[in-house]
Amino acid sequence: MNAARPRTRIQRRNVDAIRAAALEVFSAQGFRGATLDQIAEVAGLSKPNLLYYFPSKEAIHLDLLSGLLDAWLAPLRALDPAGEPVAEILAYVRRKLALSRDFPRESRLFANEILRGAPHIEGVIGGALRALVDEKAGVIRGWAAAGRIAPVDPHHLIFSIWALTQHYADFEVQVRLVLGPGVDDPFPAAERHLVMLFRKLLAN
Amino acid sequence: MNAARPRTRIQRRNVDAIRAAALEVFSAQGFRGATLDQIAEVAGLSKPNLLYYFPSKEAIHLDLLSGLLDAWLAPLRALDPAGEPVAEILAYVRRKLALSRDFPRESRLFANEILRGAPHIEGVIGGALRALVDEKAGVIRGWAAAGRIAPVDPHHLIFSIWALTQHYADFEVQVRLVLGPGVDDPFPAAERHLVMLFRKLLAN
DNA sequence: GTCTATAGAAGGATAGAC
DNA sequence: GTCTATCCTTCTATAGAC
Repeated sequence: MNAARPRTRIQRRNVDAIRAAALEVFSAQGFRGATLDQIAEVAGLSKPNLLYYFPSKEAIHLDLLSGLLDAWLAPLRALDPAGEPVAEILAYVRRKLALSRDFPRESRLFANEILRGAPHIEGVIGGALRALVDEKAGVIRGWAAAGRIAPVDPHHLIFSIWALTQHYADFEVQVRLVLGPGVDDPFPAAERHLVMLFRKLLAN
Repeated sequence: MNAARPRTRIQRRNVDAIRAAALEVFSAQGFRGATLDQIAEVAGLSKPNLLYYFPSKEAIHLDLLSGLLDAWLAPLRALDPAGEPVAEILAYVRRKLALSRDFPRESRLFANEILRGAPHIEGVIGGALRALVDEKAGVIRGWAAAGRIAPVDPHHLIFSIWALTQHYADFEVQVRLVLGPGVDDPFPAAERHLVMLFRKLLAN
C-alpha cells in the first residue's frame, strides 16, 4: 500500500484519518512518547490496519513532517522584494502568528523535532530553509542599506519573528496558565504587541 | 535511600552524576524518549545502581525540574522596581540570554515539559510563576503609566523576552544550521540584536 | 553499595483467518 | 481491507548474591 497515492475513497479517508490522529499524538507526546495504539485509537482503526497504510511508525512521522514543510515556509517565501519593506515584514509576522493560532499542533510537531536535534529534517534545515532565509535576508539587508528600514541583522530579525510567533503555539499551555482563566484568547493582544514591537524596531 | 539528602561523599558524587546524566538525556530525548540505560551509561553506573539512588525514572525527572525552577525564575525575580526601567528590563534580557547560552540543556528540559502540556509543573506555572509574573507586570505597568517607558502590554513583553532568549537554546540546532558553519557563536550578534530591539520598544 | 539475572509490562510489527 | 492473535524487542523495576 502506497500511503502517498491512495486510490480509493476509503483509502484516502483512512490515510487522512491516520495523518490527523498522528499529528494530534506526535505533537503532544513527541516521537518516542507517541504509541501506535494511541494513534490507532484516535484514528478509529486497529493497529494492524494502521500498519497496512503506513509501513512503520517512523514512516507516518516522516510523512507528516515532509507534508508540512512547504506550508511552513510559505509565509517567508511570500515576502515580496518589490513591496513596501515595513508592510511586507509586518505581513509576514501576521501570517506566521496566524499559523501559530490556526495550526498549533503543526508548530509543536516541528518544535519537538528541532528540540531532538532535527534528526529527520536536518537536511532541509541546512539546505532549502537556509537558502530561503539567506535569500530573504539579502532582501532585508538591501532595504536597510537603502535606508528604507532601520539597520538590523536580517538573520536575527527572522529568528525573532519565528521565536515570537511560535512561542504562542509551542508554549501555549504556559501562556494560558500565566495569563489565567480571565483571558480566553491571547492572540489579539499578542498581535497588537508584536506589530508594535516590529514597527518600532524597523522604524527609521 | 533519600536522593535529596545524601549522607556520604560517594552518595553525593553518584547522585550528582545521575542528575547530570539525566539532564543530558532528558533534555535531548524528552521524558519518554530517555531510557534508564542511557542515563546509567552516561552516569557511569549500572541501571540497578541508579535505581538505588532514585526510586523511579519519574523521580529523577521531577528532581531535576523542581531543582531547576528556582534558578530559572531568579532573573525575573531580580527585576528591581526601584531601578531605572529600561536598564532593569535590558539587564533581565541579558541575564535570560546568558541562561540560554550557559544552560541550554536546562532550557530544553523545560521546553520539552511545556510542549507536553507541563504535566509535572502545571501547579508551579499557574501558581508561583503566575504570581511572580503578575507582580513584575505590575511594576512594568507602573513604569509605563508614569511615562518612564513606552506603553506596552507587560505580560506580552515578558513573553517576548522568554521567547526571544529561549529560542537560542531550544532551537539552537536550527539557528546553527541556518546561519551555516561560518558562524561558530551566534550569541554576541543575538545579544546586540535583542538589546536594540527592546531599547526601541521601550523608548518613549 | 553494586552487581547479574530476570520478572513483568508495553510497544512495534507480522501472520494468517475472514 | 480489516481483524485477532502473537512474536519479539525494549524498557522499567525488582530479587538476591556478593
